[in-house]
Amino acid sequence: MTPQLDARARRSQRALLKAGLELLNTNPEATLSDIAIHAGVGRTTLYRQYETREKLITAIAIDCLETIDEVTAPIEKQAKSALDAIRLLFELAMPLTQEFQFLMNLDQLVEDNPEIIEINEKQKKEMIEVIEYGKKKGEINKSLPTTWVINLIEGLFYIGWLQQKQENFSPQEVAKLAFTSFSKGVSTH
Amino acid sequence: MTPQLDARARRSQRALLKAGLELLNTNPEATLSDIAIHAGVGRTTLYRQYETREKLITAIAIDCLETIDEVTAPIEKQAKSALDAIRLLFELAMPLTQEFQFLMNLDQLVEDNPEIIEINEKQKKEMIEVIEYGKKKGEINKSLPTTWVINLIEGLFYIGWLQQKQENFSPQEVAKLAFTSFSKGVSTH
DNA sequence: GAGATATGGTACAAGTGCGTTCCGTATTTT
DNA sequence: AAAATACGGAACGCACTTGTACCATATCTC
Repeated sequence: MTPQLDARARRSQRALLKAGLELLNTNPEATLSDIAIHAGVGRTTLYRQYETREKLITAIAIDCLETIDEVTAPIEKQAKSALDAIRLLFELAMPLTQEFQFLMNLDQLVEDNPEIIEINEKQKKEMIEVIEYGKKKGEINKSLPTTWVINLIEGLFYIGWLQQKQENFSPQEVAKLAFTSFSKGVSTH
Repeated sequence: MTPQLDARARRSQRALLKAGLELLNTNPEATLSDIAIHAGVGRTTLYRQYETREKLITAIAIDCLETIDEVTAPIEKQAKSALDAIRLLFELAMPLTQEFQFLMNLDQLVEDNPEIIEINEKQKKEMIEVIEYGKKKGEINKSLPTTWVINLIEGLFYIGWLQQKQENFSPQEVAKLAFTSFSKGVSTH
């Protein structure tokens, strides 16, 4: 598929994707120069690998989506129910706060990109299936719109990121809290 | 207190604050020129009212905080319990999605500002009191960290904004969903 | 209505980021 | 070891944004 890349070029790409993810998350106006320095490569090398700022950002976004895909792949086989799948999702993907944050702010960094939209919608469809399966099985409240439940899940990753950043909670602790809040809310029962 | 402002200057300021809120939300890199045009005033007028980009952004943030304060003021008197206060908070403040979004992304627009931090912490302290009162009264699950509950509330405003934007839900519908999810979660009970 | 003041427009200076080109050097590939 | 290729660095042109200065005009205050 992808024509074998020179080892140096591969290293540069990895370093640039990582540096871009980190820097653009903390400062969306980070310069390509900043990113190159942070990646430990020359500015011209950045331009050789990614022709424009936009292409770099798109590449980072796609890399994030792939990472999330890889990490969540085992869910399908392991999950014993719809709720269990969501519990596993929180548990496995909560460490990927950087990736979620980047995707969350993506529309402020670059115009919509068809490739990214496609991958996003594929992931969303999988979520819809899980939620509606859960509704059918009586696990999830049918009076809640499926779109709301999906946004709730996405939002709980944002909340989890806040909690990790502000209070130094571990991804595991946060995943537990997120699943509790998701399934049972905060009331005493 | 504030020395009476010329009627024209007042109009300009209002228009600039509103335009800045709208534009910077959709594009954090919006130009001062863009904002002036969108506000229907000259660029020089913007600079007369707000010396620098940073001061404009700070002024917008403070205006947002004041708006939220005004809208949520009645809660203290009306609320019959801690959970009821949070229900009212969602109901009254959910229409203020623009203001919340702006404050959420504020740290990406400008360095931390002492005045804003002060107001923010005051509002947070009030929230903490409500949550801990709710815990004491047995309304809220004591095993959940108060910081988590507060982040959950903030996050539900973000989720509510997503739902309004993506699915054209009304603030009222969203407020109901947010409170249900907050208090009871999504499980069938 | 007269004076004060805010406004819009233009022009200007300084700074910054983007993207390109060129060249000598270092590292892979074969 | 030789050929291929990716690298870093420096320099350049370009476009754009910020912030300032000036001036004639419109609007407000009293």
